Parts: sequence; structure tokens; C-alpha cells
Amino acid sequence: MAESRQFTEERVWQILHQIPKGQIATYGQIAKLAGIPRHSRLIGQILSGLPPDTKLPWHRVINSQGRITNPAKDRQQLRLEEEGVTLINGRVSLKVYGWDAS
DNA sequence: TGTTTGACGGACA
DNA sequence: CTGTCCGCCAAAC
Repeated sequence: MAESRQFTEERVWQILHQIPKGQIATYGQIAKLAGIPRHSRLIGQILSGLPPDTKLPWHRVINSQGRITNPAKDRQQLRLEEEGVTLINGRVSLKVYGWDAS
């Protein structure tokens, strides 16, 4: 039986929870870790469904270019800088903060 | 069942 | 560096 959407969501949530503080993951990276390569857009859709008061570190997810594409980019940037991730010209250095998934 | 949408990714000018 | 274009694909419509 194909994986229901909820099953995928749960895996994504778990992965999200594993991103170390002060580090960053990309949508494509998460999709891959969740076992669904090329579904980066689905990750975004799932994140958009998170409750605004979630404890999950949704702010540690940006696109492959180190750029924030989240509608609430201001809040995301604020949260990132609060944990030591500095944006330079609206960009995050994946070289420096990129999460090297195990 | 066909079409549109989108918190993406990568190639290219 | 920026803007554009195209491939991808589940969800929403």
C-alpha cells in the first residue's frame, strides 16, 4: 500500500526535529531523507500546514540557494539569527551552516 | 479526469 | 550577480 500523505508528513516532522540547532537543511535534502527524492515542493507544502505555534524548527529549512522562500521570511530570519545563523545579503551560507545529514 | 498551483532545483543567458 | 525558463510531482481545484 502506497504511503499515505500523513505517513510522509510524520517522517518529515521527525527529520525536521533532527536538524541541529544553528544548522540548515534544504527542501530537497529533506525530501531525499524522507525517501521521496524530487519532492522538494511537497516539503514546502507540508511545512505550510504546520501550526503557527509548533515547536518544530521549520525555520531551519531554506532552498538550495541558501535563500528564504518562506512567506513569513522576516520571522524566519529572526529565528535563525537568534540561534547564530547569520544571513549575508539575504542569504545563508550552506557551506557554513549546511546540515551534514548522517 | 484535466488543469492549475507552488515555502523547489538546476541550468542558462 | 539577477532574471528566466524548464523539469519535476503531489495536492488542490
